[in-house]
Amino acid sequence: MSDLEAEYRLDYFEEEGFTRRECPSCGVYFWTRDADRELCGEPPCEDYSFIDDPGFPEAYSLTEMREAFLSFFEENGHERIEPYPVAANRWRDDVLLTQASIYDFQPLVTSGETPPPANPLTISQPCIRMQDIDNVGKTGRHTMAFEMMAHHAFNTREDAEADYAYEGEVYWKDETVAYCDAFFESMGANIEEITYLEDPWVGGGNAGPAIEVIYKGAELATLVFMCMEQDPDGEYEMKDGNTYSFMDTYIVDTGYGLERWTWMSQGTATVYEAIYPDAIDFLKENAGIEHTDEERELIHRAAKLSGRLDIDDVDDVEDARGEVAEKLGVDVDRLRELIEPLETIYAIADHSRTLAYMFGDGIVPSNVATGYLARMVLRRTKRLVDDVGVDAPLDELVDMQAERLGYGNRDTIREIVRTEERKYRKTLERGSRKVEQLADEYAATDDPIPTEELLELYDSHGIQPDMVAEIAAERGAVVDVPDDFYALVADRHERVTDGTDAEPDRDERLADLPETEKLYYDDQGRTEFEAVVLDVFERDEGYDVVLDQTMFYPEGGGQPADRGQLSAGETAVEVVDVEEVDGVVLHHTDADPGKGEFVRGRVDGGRRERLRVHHTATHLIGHAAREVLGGHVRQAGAQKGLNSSRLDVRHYERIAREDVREIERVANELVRRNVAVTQEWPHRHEAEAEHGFDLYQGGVPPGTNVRLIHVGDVDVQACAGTHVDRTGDIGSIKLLKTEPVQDGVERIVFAAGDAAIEATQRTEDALFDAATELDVDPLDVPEAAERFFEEWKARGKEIDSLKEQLAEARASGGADVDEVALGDVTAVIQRLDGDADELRATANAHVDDGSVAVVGSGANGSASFVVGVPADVSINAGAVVSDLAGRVGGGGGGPPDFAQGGGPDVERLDEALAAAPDVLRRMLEA
RNA sequence: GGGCUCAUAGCUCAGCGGUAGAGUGCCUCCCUUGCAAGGAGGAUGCCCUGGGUUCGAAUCCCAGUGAGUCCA
Repeated sequence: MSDLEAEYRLDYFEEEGFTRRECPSCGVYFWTRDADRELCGEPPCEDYSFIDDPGFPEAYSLTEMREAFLSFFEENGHERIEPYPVAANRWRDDVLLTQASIYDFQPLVTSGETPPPANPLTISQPCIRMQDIDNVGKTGRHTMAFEMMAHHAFNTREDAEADYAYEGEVYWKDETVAYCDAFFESMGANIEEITYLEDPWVGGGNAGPAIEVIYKGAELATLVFMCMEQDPDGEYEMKDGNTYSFMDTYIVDTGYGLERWTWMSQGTATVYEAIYPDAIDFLKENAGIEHTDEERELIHRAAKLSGRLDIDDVDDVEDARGEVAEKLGVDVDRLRELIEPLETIYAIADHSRTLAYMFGDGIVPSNVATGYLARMVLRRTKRLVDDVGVDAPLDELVDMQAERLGYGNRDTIREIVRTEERKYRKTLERGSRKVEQLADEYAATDDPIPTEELLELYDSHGIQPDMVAEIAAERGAVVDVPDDFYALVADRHERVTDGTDAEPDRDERLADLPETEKLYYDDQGRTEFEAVVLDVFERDEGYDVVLDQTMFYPEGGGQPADRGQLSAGETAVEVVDVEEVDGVVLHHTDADPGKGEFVRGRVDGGRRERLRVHHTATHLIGHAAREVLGGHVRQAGAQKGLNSSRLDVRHYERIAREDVREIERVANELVRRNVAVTQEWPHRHEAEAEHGFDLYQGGVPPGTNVRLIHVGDVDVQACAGTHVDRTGDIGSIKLLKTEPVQDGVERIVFAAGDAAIEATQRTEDALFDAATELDVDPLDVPEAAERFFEEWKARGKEIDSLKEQLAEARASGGADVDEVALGDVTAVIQRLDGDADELRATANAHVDDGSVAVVGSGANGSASFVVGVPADVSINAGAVVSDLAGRVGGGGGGPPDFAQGGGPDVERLDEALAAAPDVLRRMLEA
């Protein structure tokens, strides 16, 4: 196996007089201008040396630093690119959040399928890394939200065989390192102090040599040279244990942490004080945190020390605090008391910024994907705010950050935060009640609350174990939270196994066929065309026919495939399905039209028309929903049909009835305006620059050009479906219902065109039928229904009370009553064929008179008994019923004073009743 | 996308095969007239919907609907 040492021997290092050394402390190889340097410079080998002694002559704010970086690279031939959303799952499905600038260009650009927006380019990309969430605020340097400043260059090997969307080399390693040096110099840094550490990079199936750039103890940049891909036969084994080989594209991927650079320029004790001083001042004041000069001095010295410690997980933080206290010569508890509130405030500032990024980018809280992450961050922030006693509402804290970041949808962001906060409060209230109950239960028994209960509370009700412990303590119950609590939670989910669906094999047969020419985009209303059969493949059922050109629309974008016929001369074959594979359209037919034949195709026009109408209507409803509900509304899925279609949209609460009406109104308004629906195929970068990422409601398509569908000047989307020419062709749109698909996603079901009329007729038919049944005017149905329902309930009550009266009347001497003396008491044996309520009421009436009651009924096709026993009589009613019911082939039971039972043999009911006196006597004697 | 939990009086919940309950709120009366007052009486339920098991289902099983929650 080769290693990558040679990859780091740059001409630039040679020319600039660098030397390569091995750090005696950690063993890493690094390059430096300072021939006397021993150590690599990175903690823990060396400490931070910029705290209270900034690394650059001038102090920069975040904004100033971002501008300094971007304009430096702009001046050096890079094009400045606007940042991408933080929700990376909007253009890729392998990750949820943008964690680095290179994420913007994966996978389509890095693979060479799609050209980069500029080459070379520079960008400052907002990123969110949830991995560090527990450290935020505590270490002085971790943030969950950050901006990665970067410059990228996309290169293709000269000898590459395949075609790529970019060609040749822009620049590679030497220039990248030279730029880095030059940028440091432009900031006024002493470049003698910089060290370049060899640190190969691996990630996401790619790998390459990489360099960490260390200045005054801080890692300020990482220069990654992505040039290898995972390959079982590769000759390089990387640190993940896999082997890699070089690929045709090679990409400069750099990352300069905006926050780190800003911090370096200011030399404050923690990064937080450098990047959002205003938010921290506000929070401190709001939480009422004040310090004496002596305390301030102590905190500053502690922060300096803890910033230098190597702490990468929370367990270490407590150890580190002890260490710091010792060095400062203060009591660790005093230190904790001083520092913890500050740590909380730092975390709140960072989390608020994270939330502003998330909601600003249109993420809606939910129980899945990015929405779930947003919910977790919000809840955590809420807890921190409550812990430290900040009484500013959460939506205001997030809004402060949103304002600073310049988002235009601040009102929606606030509304989302408020809604989500309200939901969380309800969860907490629900949880508290549950825990209080549980705590009381276990406080009485002196047993600790079992771990199983804790797991249940957390897993099913979202209640953190520390909250359980807190409430339990107030109520005098004991809780032991196991150290491996969260591992136990994970175990509960362990059983879940899913078979990973295998990638379907690529169809080799299609490799030599040309892409099918798609006529359906030329005239979306045409249904007839002529074509040549290029090839026919047999399949399990029927055939796949490939034509040189087609009018048939294949399944895609939630639009079902066209149907129709292909005819050659006298013979015609039915097209039952159509799909597209690698640009080749396969017509699934019931018979073989013959390879090489000249065919006439006819698309089922009625079907096509309905699909076109529904597809354009989908765009209108998406637009109307955005207008009515807010700009965050985004498509989460769609399916067109012939009779109705559905559009799933992201929204943070149930869609109110009045909003449904308003969406319907706005959509139909557009229909009435009869605006033109047009298509165009611009270069994707032009399209993105003009319309932004909201173009891709249904996913990001590959390729250099994208097809855009414009509805007048109100809506534009990248879309491959077939549409009507003018909105008026839709006729009308009827929203049928909305339903929640999952938290944060609402499904809007609607019908358009003829289907809208039909749907309305169906609803009307139902109403008219109901009206006929109630014998009222259709418009009076709700009122009549309510009246009937009320009346029905009143009658139920009246019947109950009449049954009581009837029972009393019967008990006081009706027919079919046998009285039997049982020693001191009388037993009443009675048959009355009524329902269970009547039997019970009658039995009760007898018992009230002081008699034992045995009441039987043969109504409703089965025999049933009720036995009642006055309190002072020692007969077990349950046992009596059990005996009697056995005689009719059934069973029964109940408490000793009142029991019920029965069986299927009605004809033996009288026989059983006749035996009742004997049974009672036996019971009395027993 | 998967797992789990829940659905009973206006509200909060108990009941978990055998006559639907408590607290609170509501109505009436009494006692007091001060600050979630005390006493007596009363009304209020398609026990989420549909199917199944059973002599009998609020209760057990299945499906649906709605709410909540954890994980990727």
